[in-house]
Amino acid sequence: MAFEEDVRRVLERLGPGEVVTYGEVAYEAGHPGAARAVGNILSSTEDLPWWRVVTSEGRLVPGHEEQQARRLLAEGVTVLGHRVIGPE
DNA sequence: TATCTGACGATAG
DNA sequence: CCTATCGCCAGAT
Repeated sequence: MAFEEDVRRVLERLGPGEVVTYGEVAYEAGHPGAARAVGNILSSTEDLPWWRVVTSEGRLVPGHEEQQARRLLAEGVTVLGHRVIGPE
């Protein structure tokens, strides 16, 4: 399964505090438009920094807001109302 | 090959 | 801000 390998490669190069969207991961992994499939991978793997991935609007992962917020805050990311505040 | 599913994304109301 | 739709992708059935 090359897809998962590509996604894993992209996520492994992220550092603490770096947040990306599902769409960006898909694109950078060489699978533009496969944002949804990225979510499937993150939901079925245990060893990936899933908390550094948010929706296109900066919303935290549905159903994991609390845990994700804790992890992100611990890395210095600003989280407000289950939403990540980026440079833009 | 046909369908269904889901931690998505954009748009409309 | 929320729900409803529709389009999209990779996997599982």
